[in-house]
Amino acid sequence: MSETSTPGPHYAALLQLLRTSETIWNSSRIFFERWELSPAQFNLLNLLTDPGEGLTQSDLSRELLTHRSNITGLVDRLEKRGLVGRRDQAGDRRAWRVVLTPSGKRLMTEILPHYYRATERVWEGVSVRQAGVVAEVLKGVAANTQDAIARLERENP
Amino acid sequence: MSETSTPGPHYAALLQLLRTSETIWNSSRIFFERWELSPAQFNLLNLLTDPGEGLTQSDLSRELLTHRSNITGLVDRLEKRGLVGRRDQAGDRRAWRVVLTPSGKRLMTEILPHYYRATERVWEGVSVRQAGVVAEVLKGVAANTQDAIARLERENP
DNA sequence: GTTAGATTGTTGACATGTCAACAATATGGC
DNA sequence: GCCATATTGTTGACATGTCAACAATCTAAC
Repeated sequence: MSETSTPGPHYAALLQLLRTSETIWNSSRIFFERWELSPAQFNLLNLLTDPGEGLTQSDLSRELLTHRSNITGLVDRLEKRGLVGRRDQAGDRRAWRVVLTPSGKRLMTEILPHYYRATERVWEGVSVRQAGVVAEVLKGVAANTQDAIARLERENP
Repeated sequence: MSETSTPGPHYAALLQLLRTSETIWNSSRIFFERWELSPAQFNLLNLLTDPGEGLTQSDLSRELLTHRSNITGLVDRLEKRGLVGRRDQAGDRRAWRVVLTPSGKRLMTEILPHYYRATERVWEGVSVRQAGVVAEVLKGVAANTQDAIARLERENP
């Protein structure tokens, strides 16, 4: 007799979550082509749009859920295009303060209205209330995932 | 006066969706380390687990939402480890039929129960009914995204 | 002040992703 | 059969991601 292993009742939802996210990411690549930006580049610029003081590369890596070393090249390329700059971080000579240049600010001012409109179009047919519920559930799922991994790393050194 | 552009009411939900998916993906890397697999490699093996006849590389790229050319290297590395094989596709000499080897099947038989358990743990606190609703909403979001991109590509040739 | 330990950014090796271009092959009119 | 067109997998150039190791620097404890 063969031992069969079957997916649990939430499995389909997990697949759909990953698929939808992948679809959005791939589509956003086409969306941002117009400004010759990759999704990763846009997300980095987007993080720098609010805080006037800029962020360190470590801050950026934490926000973007990516490794420190990945930020080096991202900032390099955006710096070469004149969209961001590396400024000294007062009181810490290890770190950079990455800031939007005026050119980078202008670009984001142009893109953001299009971006916000596009994000709303993507949720067409979903009430704000329901989107809130979905976001809340997904927040819990992310927290569960973190917990599970923390447990895994505690048990396997 | 400065023209301010503000996110719409669904914006936060979109961010949470992308963040949660990224968190799951990153955590799954740690989860699969135990078997020396990357998330991408596991997903490919997972697709090959059900169909005994295997899939072509084009099939795989469609299912994994990735470019054809990306599959070449993925299959190369899995083939080198003896987990998959390339067989002739009867009636089409351009294509390969990628199949699990016995070794690949054994590996998946070992992993899948752990994987299914982990996926359920991730949805702890979410009823099956609610997970279904979330999946349904996300399916709609993916469809909207596809539509929006199709429209974008129709307008910009 | 010194020192041990943590943090920051960079580098190099490599996996994973995109895209354009290519050769080989299928396919569907004609 | 022939031909235009599409599809399949590979390659090379490059962006994006991981990780380990490194130098520089900060921090805290003594």
